[in-house]
Amino acid sequence: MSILEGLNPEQHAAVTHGEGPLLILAGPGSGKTRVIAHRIAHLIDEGGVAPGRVMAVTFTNKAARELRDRVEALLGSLARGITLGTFHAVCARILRVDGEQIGVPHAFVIYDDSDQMALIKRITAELSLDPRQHAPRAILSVISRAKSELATPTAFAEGVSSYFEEVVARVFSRYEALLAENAALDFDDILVKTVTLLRDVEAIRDRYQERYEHVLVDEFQDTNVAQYVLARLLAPPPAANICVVGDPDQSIYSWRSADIRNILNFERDYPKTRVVRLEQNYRSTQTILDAAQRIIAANRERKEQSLWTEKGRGDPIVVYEAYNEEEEAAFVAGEVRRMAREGSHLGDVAVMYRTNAQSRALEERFVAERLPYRLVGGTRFYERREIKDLLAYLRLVLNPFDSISLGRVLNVPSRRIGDRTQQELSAWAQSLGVPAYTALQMLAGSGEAPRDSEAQPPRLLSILDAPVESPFATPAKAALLGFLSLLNELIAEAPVLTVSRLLTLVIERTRYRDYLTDQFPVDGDERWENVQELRNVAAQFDELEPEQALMRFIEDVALMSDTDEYDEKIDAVTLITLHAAKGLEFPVVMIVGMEEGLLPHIRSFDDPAQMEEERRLCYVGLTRAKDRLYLLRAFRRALMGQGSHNPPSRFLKDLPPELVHQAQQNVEGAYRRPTARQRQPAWSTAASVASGRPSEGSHGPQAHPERFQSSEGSHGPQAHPERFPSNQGSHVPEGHHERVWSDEPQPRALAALFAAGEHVRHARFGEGIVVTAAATASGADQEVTVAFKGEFGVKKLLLSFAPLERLDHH
DNA sequence: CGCCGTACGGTTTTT
DNA sequence: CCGTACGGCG
Repeated sequence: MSILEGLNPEQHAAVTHGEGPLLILAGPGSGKTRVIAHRIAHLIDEGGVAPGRVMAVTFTNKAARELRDRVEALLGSLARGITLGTFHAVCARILRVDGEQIGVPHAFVIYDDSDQMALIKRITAELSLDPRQHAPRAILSVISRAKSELATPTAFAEGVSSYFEEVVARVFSRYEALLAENAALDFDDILVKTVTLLRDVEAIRDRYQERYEHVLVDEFQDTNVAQYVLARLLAPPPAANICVVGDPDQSIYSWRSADIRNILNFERDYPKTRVVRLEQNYRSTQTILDAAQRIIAANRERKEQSLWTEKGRGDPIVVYEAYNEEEEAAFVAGEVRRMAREGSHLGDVAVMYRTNAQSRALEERFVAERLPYRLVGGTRFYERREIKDLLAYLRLVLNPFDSISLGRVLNVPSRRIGDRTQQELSAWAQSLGVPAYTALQMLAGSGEAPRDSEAQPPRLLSILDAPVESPFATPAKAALLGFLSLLNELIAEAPVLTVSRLLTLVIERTRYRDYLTDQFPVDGDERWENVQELRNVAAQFDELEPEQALMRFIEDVALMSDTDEYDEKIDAVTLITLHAAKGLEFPVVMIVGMEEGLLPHIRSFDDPAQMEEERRLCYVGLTRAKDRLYLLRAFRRALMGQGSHNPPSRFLKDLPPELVHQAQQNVEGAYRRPTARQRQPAWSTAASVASGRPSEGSHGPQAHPERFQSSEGSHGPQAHPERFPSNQGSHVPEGHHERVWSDEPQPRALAALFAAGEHVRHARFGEGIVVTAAATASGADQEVTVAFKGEFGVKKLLLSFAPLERLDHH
């Protein structure tokens, strides 16, 4: 097959552009992955470029696999020589080879989000910061952004402009020191250290610049500063062969420090850039495209882009207003069933949502109906407790200085090393200025050191031989030494074991299976299955030499989200967040939760830039659909246990009516009332006459005939008494009857609105003054910021939650 | 001092 | 609803 066959003129230009910088502005569904693949193939096949001299960087591992598959289809095994992967994967590989030149430990471990949080929490405790005032999550986010912009703690400290940033600067500096002590890199480090390496070590920079004749970057709108600097180091301006592909309208990762300015700066940094626009859409119907463009057109910060298709109008967009999230899920399931009956595959359908929590209602319905589904994201395999525990043991074998992993498994399974002893250990280690592992060795004294010189555990200092005063009581000391000798045994055995054998050894020595059965009587078996699955994954590395294998296994696990990993062969409906759906396409897309507060998310309300990003996110969702698009919203929705009512999304209002079909309830999706176990509204006693449990098949459209005459506002608590029969037949545990549930915002919230300047009293926080008071999206509640006297300071409170009363003020 | 139960507070998106 | 914080018990 010819590489240039079947390309349209725009695509042809992008594929055949030879030397020099190239910017491809690729609209959704414009065949951009195909263009990149063909461009690579063309360079190699026609331009005589050696595969080893091409680097292609993608955003996800999945995209990397897809690209490799496409290139392989064009070039065969030649494609194997190409350097192809995510920025993080490519950089990690570079650091393993050359990182030691700038002091990166060869056996570094990678800290993920939860490891970072653990580190930050340890530091805030060390500095005795109040987590209420200085939320670890907020601190980490500032640090991460600073790092992605290549700031050092010193540089950051010089630029602080608030007390909070001052605090962050102190944490930042300690954070970096601890990462170094633990021989760990966080996600940002993987990029930052590679930048440092290429920037500071000329010989290495020259080597990589020479090696990579062509650099390609996909999803360029979502790169951060470090990534762009890295790309420039590999392909220096003004004339290098760099090809970046992106779409500013699909930039949805600014919260992860993606910097949309990169795409704007590109033409400035590479003045000879050739710009190619791919505007023909091969994916969606004209109707879907029109709707998407109408939504994105409302953004002010954007360049005009006009998409077109030859695909024809297709079906109208189906808009459906469900009563609540359960009925929303029921409608989804009903439509899926109907389509399946009409010959569609379940795999053709994706259900998309803004937040992971929204998958719950869908899953429950799918399980109840025995509809196969595939949940992308959610609690990821590698985030499961049992998996993290065992990986922590393996990480310790590779790098015992990793004190986060050490802290994780020091008492798992229980060795009777409690909080007190653990705190004592880290304080003691800190006072000695050594990692926890070294402190343990010192505790053991020189007699503990293994005889086998080849398998000697790493040592930092020669102080080990000196006698030490430790703060531990005898039982605590014995327990700690027990752990140390276990760890040293694992370290000693590791060099001659495959990864899967090592894992087995860990499981045996820790009696991990017994631990699971004892501690998790309900789901212990399921957890054990996960452990076995982990062993299967580990076995894939058994061919390699042991140290390499262990390193690669742990690294792959850290850099691979299993969003990338799902099995596409099973015919199942895909449940996925809008973010994770980027780059994918489906014949049928159903977006649920088209509501103010959800999409756009409430956190974007006070920032126009963030609001524009929500709009782009919505645009990304719409443009995933090839043939049919459903937009759903629920009239009521339980969010975090509280009932709430969200108005329809502003994005729905942007849709031209002629593109939309307002759906009525489908028969299959007929709403079944909540089961007795579910929450019971406050007025249920008044409605307890309602019929009992719906028998199978008794459901139907008649269940609530009067709904939705008007979509807004008129529904009081009594509007649907029949759908909330009493919890007849259910068992309400003693003591629970006092609890009043309501699906409505509390009336008292409406009765007691506050205004700025008023004096108030909170049951716990005492007296204070209202700083700001703003209605929430629903209008039925208020978010009040109060400055309290005394140690509590400024707090944001939701009126419907907070026991807040007005004080008379003179 | 460690473990287990209950209360409480926070709540987006992920390489 | 879920994970963390705290308090009582062994």
